[in-house]
Amino acid sequence: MIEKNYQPADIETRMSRLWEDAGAFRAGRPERRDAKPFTIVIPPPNVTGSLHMGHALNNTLQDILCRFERMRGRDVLWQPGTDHAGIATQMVVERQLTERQEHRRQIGRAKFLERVWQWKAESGGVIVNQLKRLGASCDWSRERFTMDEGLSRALIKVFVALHRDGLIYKDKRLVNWDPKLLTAISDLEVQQVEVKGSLWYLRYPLEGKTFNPEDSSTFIVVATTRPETMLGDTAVAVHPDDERYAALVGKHVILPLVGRKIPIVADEYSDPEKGSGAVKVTPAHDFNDFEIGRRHNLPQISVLDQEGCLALAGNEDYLRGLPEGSAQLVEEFDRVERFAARKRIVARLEDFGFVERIEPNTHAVPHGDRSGAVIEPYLTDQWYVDAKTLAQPAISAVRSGATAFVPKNWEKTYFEWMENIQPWCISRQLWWGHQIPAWYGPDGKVFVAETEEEAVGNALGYYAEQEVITQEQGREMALDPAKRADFIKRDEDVLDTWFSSALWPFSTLGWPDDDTDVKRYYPTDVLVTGWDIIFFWVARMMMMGLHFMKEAPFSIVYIHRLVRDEKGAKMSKSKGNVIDPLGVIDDYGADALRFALARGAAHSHDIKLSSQLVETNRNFATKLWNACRFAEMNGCAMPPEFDPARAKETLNRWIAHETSRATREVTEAIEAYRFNDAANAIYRFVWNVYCDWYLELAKPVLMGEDGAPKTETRAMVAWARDEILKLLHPFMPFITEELWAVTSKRDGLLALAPWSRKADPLTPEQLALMATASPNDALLPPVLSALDTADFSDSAAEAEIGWVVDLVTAIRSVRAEMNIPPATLTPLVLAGASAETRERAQRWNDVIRRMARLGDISFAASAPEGAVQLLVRGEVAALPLKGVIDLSAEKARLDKEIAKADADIKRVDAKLGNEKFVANAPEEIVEEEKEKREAAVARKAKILEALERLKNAA
RNA sequence: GGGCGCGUAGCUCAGCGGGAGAGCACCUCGUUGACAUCGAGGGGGUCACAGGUUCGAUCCCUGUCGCGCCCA
Repeated sequence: MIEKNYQPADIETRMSRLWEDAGAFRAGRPERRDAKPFTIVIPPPNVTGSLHMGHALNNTLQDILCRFERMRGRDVLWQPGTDHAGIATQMVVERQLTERQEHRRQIGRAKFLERVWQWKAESGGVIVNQLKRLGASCDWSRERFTMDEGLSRALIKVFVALHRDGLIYKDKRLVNWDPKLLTAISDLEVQQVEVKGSLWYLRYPLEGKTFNPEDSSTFIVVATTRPETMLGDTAVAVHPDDERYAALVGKHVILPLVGRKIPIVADEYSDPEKGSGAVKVTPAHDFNDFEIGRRHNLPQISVLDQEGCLALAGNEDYLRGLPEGSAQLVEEFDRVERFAARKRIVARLEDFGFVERIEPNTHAVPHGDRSGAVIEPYLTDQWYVDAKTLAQPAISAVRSGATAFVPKNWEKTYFEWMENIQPWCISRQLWWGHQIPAWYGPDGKVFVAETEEEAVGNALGYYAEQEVITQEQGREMALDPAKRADFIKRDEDVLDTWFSSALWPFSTLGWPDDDTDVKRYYPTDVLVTGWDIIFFWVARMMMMGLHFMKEAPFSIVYIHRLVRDEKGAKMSKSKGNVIDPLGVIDDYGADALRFALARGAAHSHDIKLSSQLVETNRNFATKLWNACRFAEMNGCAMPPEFDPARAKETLNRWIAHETSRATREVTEAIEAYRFNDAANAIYRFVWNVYCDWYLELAKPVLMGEDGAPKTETRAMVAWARDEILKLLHPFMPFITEELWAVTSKRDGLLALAPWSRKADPLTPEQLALMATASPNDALLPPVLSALDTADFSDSAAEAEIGWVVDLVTAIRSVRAEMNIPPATLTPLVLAGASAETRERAQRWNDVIRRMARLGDISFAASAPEGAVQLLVRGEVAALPLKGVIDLSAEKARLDKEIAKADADIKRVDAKLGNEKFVANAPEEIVEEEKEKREAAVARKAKILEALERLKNAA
């Protein structure tokens, strides 16, 4: 029995349990051992995360694909899991510590990690449960975490292998340093933010001249946005072609306040159009200056510490070669925070007349995407991946089509980035993450190995050989970690979280320990993600997958757009416009949310979501619910031997025809990743075809006398309903599974039911195809069956029911226009009807009368006088409404119709009159135009007759 | 500065070479045998603008304007 009201919350809870208990989403089900696998790896959400609309969209689309392919008979593996999210998670736990007046450095690394794991155990399951509420059909028994033992082993193996091949190396260069989080971050984690600041024009005195602010020949003016870094300047650069400064190149300036003598160099980086045309060069604190420094062999003087404070005292690089008097400056500015230092240094410079002017200036300032702090280019030792080398196969794979982006234009973005890729900084000065498998000896020599034993063994062997230690000392240290603690130290840093995510498509499958699943499920079929992580994740999975598996990790990358609020603004906590998917699910159900997202998932637009939109889709679910109730109340059930293709009743053949069409549309749209088209096709079919017409037209039969027509119609109502449930299941899994269960006794779950139903026995050709298809071929029986159904068509049924629909629509339309109250039953006269029309009218008498609010239907040679005359499929349907209707209004209506017909004729004539059109256009187009003209002319003639009769009536 | 995308009904968007579409909103009518979370009907658009290609352009090309995003 179907409940009276649709209650999503109740249904969704029960269906989740049903799927769980049945193990419906398990990959490798025994009965599908011979089926072709279909694999998707989930973009692992952060363990710290909770479900937001982006997740909801991303996972809805993946689920549609997985459920679709599962129904098509594939052995689906949707691999779930979560990401340890180094920085984000560490921040969460640190915040908790702060609340308790603690700090990670106080409690130490081991204790801190214990706390993080504890936190993960308590809260890490939140997002997984939220994904389940959305209906995600992942194989939850295979859930993975990027810091699982197996995944960690994969990571170490990868690191060691890449290091051995020289693709991972340590380097001292400028990194993006986050002074708040105290770690390096990669280029991608830096956001450029336009900031209103200033451009300071500073006078740098020329060596050998007495500085005089009034005399421009005694100094050179440099423009800078960061005056505080001037303490670390080691040159001034001008453009080689800049004539203003040509004479000064090779000369020196005396750095104000500091007193250091630094050269003026010619470098093309300086832009003569910008600022003064001369720039100060601070190789240790600016990426461009670093490059200038390299080109001119300049010293690198770092004047900041990790926290972004000036570090001058004891700074050998800084102090080297400075005059006596500079000690005072050290005292004044040492340990001053960078932005305070900026103000104070500018003030000092002004005291001495070194500041020429200050201009307002808007420029891009790098910020950390996690901390929001202004990023400091900072000179440190870090680990890097040689991304340029790894990128080459990843570029080729997309060029060759082995991996394709959908929509295709994202490939351009991918190429742009991959072809200009920079070394990837992978070390992070954090505690939460995979600690780098590198150990250092006392002289800083690095030993990289998969295990500590191996690394220590190598190191001790090396130092013994170098006679740094004796063989005996080596043996002791090898046996006792305490004894070697001061001699060999492990690298404290951890790896970028994205380094482990890059391995996700194969590390989750058991690589390197067990390759059974790798063989079966790798490479995966589709990756579904947002464009914002193409670089972070997709590109890196491509690199790692190709390098280690020798095959691209997926053949399709489907890129979807963002979910925005109803006004198109990005959802953000600070704006307060965040729509919480769980709240929406509570209010309208997961199915409604999923359907709203799927219907909006067009290729080239972000999705604008409002709760009203979700409500609309909940209403659709209710509509379906009630349609199924109607079927039930009318005893609609499908006998097992029922074959829709053998139906006798025209109406039933018509709905079989329409169902086939819908099946084809939905299938093709999903195959093309046009989720919105697929969802809209099924929406329209359910509401505007099945409910609005089929069930309405079937009512008289269902409520009439028992007999063959009624029996067949009951079966067909049930058959089409089942087809709908199947077509809709990938989009609205909960309600369809529930309705599937309560509408009939079923062999199994809808989630595992075949995608379509066999309409006809397979043809010999199809049977032959099946026999020769390899077990791994995508075209397994369910797909062939779907093609069968999709191919069912019946143009005779279409013509007949189409006529009924047109007639009813035309009558309704004119009644509304003429303000005829529904209670008024008007007679209908079919004028000059063909034998076929007469038969149809008799067959559909009840239905037409009910739906069009008619009295009786009769036939006549011509329309009665003063009747409203409608043209339906070339024949006149008349409503004798003399006295009821306004004759002049009716004349106006017909005049309008004539005008329309005339316009059509004129347009077609213009075309057909054009010799070039007739000569150049394809034959069928010309033929079509001729038919259109004939139709319009015929229409016009009929309306003219109608007008004539109207005149007679007047 | 380089790149990508988008300007179609009041709103959100489909369509992307041969007669302008959907959903929502709006207006009118409706206690008609599943559904008022509903039904029926209706109005509303020089498809941003200007050139070009074509027998034919909302659709392809070029340019302009406007909006958004990415990279530097």
